[in-house]
Amino acid sequence: MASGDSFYVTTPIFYVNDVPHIGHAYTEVAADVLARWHRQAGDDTWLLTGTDEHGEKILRTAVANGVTPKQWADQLVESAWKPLLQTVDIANDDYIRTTDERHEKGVTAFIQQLHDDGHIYEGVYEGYYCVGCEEYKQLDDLVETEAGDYAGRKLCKIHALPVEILKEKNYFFRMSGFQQQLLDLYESRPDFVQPESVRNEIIQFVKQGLEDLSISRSSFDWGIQVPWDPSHVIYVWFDALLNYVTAVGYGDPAQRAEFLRRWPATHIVGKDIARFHAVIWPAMLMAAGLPVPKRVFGHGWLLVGGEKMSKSKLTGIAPQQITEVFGSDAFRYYFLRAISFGQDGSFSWEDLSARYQAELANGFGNLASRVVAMVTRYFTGSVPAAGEYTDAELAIQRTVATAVADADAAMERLAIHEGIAAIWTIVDELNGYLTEQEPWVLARGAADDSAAAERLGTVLYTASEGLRALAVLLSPVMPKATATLWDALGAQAGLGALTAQPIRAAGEWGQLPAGSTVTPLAGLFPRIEEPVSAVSGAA
RNA sequence: GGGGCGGUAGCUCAGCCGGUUAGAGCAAGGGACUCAUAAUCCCUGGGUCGCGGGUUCAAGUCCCGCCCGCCCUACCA
Repeated sequence: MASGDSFYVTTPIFYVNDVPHIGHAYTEVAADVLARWHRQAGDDTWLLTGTDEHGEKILRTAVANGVTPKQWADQLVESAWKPLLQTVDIANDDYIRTTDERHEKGVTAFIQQLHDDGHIYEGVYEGYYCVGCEEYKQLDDLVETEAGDYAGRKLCKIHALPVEILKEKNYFFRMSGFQQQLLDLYESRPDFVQPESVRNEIIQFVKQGLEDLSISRSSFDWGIQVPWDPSHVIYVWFDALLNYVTAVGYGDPAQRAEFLRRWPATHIVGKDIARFHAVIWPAMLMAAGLPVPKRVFGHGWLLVGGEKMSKSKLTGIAPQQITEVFGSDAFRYYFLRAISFGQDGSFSWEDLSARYQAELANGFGNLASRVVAMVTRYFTGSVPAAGEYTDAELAIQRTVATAVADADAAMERLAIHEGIAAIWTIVDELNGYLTEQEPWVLARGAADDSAAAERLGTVLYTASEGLRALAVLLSPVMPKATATLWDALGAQAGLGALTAQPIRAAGEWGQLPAGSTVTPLAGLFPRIEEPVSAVSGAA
């Protein structure tokens, strides 16, 4: 994309009643890396995340805990959700809560407009209702019995009691009318829903036929009121999806310019909720005459032991369990590098530990250590000037330039794993380059051989400049370690802040000034001595 | 039932519109080197590409059938 364009990226707003696990953190990290990449590229970047706080479940748990739903949500936001962002180092520009006044106003304006324009009508919702659960059930949640007192009737799986057929007055959104427009959208913009597998699912789903969507509830009151009928609150999904526009000013005349500047967004979501984002949401926007999202990307799930991670199966893992041992940078790197973004990925402590050791500690971290140590030892900490470049140096320069172009192209396609892999070619090439050039051998002869001395300078400048490029390129992925490296390289003095380095220009050779003062570097990624089994017990 | 995705070296995975002896990383074995976080670099081993048919000069890569796994099939976020 052209530098300076708007890049508005969102995570889902997470249901505040959930307990944050690495799946939530994975989504956050992916969106954050994309945001940091674009921000550093000079694009007009905005990262939004937040929490979804309405609905019957939250009302119930709040009541059960003797507090109001708002108090309940407040407490969870502060104790669980905002801390999650700290844990994995998210640099979000905004945090929206569906209980924010700006959101409620925007939602109210939106639904009123749809109502005024005839997209909403009053209808009757008919469903199976379990008195024990106090909620409507889908057929999947019911079981039919052959024998016994309830033979032939549908029973609630939880209570094993017959469900009733209840009818309720509801307001409906005429979603069925948008079926063809949606199909046209998927057809004309093949990258609207990604990846391909999710797109196929969505298209198939829509082709089966869309029904109108019930968008109000009257059996409880924790939600945003339907403006023309206060006895109803707006269905949570309809409410929640609108966060993406209300956060950037939809519905507030004073924020009109801001809205036009940001929208439309790139939505990063788990594939399980891709349908809400790729079907219901664009239909809502079409009805309101607003542009549909730029993209909806449904990423895969994290599998633990081959199964979807779940709390009930005790495979749920809290992000802190990982960051406490390996740090937030390693968390970010691992999940985005080891898993093809868009596919399901297997998580294991063994794999995490192995990659940390091989790629971060021995690969990148050790490369930084050896270069800094040699500049310190052979040039008393002052980055030497390069002499004449040979083919070996030119090859490194090409590697860096190619890596930048490839990584940027990959990030643009949301292929984050490929982007990181492209950057990593620099780590691998530099380690090989050093082994081949043997600067430690050149150093022995440098005292009485000016050619060797110049050559040593060229080699170490090349390595240092390569590290400079790595710091810039990896800053979105590993903000902390790269900041440490930036300091160690003494790059700040000549180049300014790391996050101010234009990322698409990171491949231009020769940016690190000779004479920059290198300072000793403690290991970027210290070896983890703790045996893997000790931490795996926590899973 | 209908539909989607996947089943490739011990492990995790690449293999785009079919085309030379099927690749990478890790793990394993051997060697080199010592600046570095006992690290780095080089070499090697190892695969009936789920199974069975078919199309083709040529199939992991297209078609059909089958087996296995995960998922979707709307109002739980």
